[in-house]
Amino acid sequence: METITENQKLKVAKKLKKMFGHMDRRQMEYCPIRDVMALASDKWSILIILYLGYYPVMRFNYLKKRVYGISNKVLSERLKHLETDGYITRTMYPEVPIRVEYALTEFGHSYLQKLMDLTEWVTEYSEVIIASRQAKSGVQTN
Amino acid sequence: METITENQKLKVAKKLKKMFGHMDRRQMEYCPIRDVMALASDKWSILIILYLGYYPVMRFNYLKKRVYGISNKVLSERLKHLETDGYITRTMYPEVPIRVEYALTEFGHSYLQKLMDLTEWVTEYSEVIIASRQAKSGVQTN
DNA sequence: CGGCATCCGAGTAGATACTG
DNA sequence: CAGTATCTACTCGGATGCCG
Repeated sequence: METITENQKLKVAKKLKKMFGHMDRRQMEYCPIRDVMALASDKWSILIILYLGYYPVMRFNYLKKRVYGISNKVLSERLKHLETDGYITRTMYPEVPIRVEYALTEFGHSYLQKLMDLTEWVTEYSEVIIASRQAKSGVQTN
Repeated sequence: METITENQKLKVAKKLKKMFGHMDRRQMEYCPIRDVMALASDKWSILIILYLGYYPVMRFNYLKKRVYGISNKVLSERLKHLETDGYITRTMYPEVPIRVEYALTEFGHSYLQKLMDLTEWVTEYSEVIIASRQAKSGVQTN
């Protein structure tokens, strides 16, 4: 758990400045990261993507079994979103019992890697979070 | 936009395997990344953290002005959550017009860096997403 | 098998008014 | 100034049933 130098902080601030102009106005209203994160970082999408990273192709009911607790509706919604945004492909085989397979696109794999980075970071720091929560030990609405 | 080799994909799958055991059962039900992302990756929290990365300390109404469109209630909620989980500190100065200052913790800065990484990735790929959306050009509920 | 349509309940966001 | 209280509105998730 390395500490962060003032220098690094300044670097980040500089990057932010570059990214969002002078950041004052409501330019931040459209924020690409917000856009993307909001769409692919909900709890179900993350699991779906992680699973597809492990099992290269998965069918609807497979996913449903694995992604424990998800409903048909939500699974179908998420898959559609993820497909729309290019994270996954959907291949339909018009056989008699129809078969549909989902798989990550290159883009999806790329996202998965970022997700893995985050996962590692989270794993490293999760005790910090847990500890912090317990320290405040208030009623955690979440 | 470098492509991803089969090797890299395998590496990711291996990491996943390590992370989640054999991944079959419902062990995935508790997923640290999911836990953290869900709490700190909503649209408001992201903005708050980005702003605090740029302005080292901010007061409530400053934040409210900057984080365009957020309501008192939600801002207060988010700040409380972020504080509970250790992303930010809250310092109160019991002066006559009371003053409260928010700032990132070391942990918060660390998260911000990850967020920046993601931002860069998103920026790099955002055209891909937009293009993909338009290609499907269906009614985008989101 | 792989969904979509429908309905319902719970939680969340937003606006406004008010307080220490 | 920095929130809390309250109320409403709306979205979202879950369950069920149906269809190609």
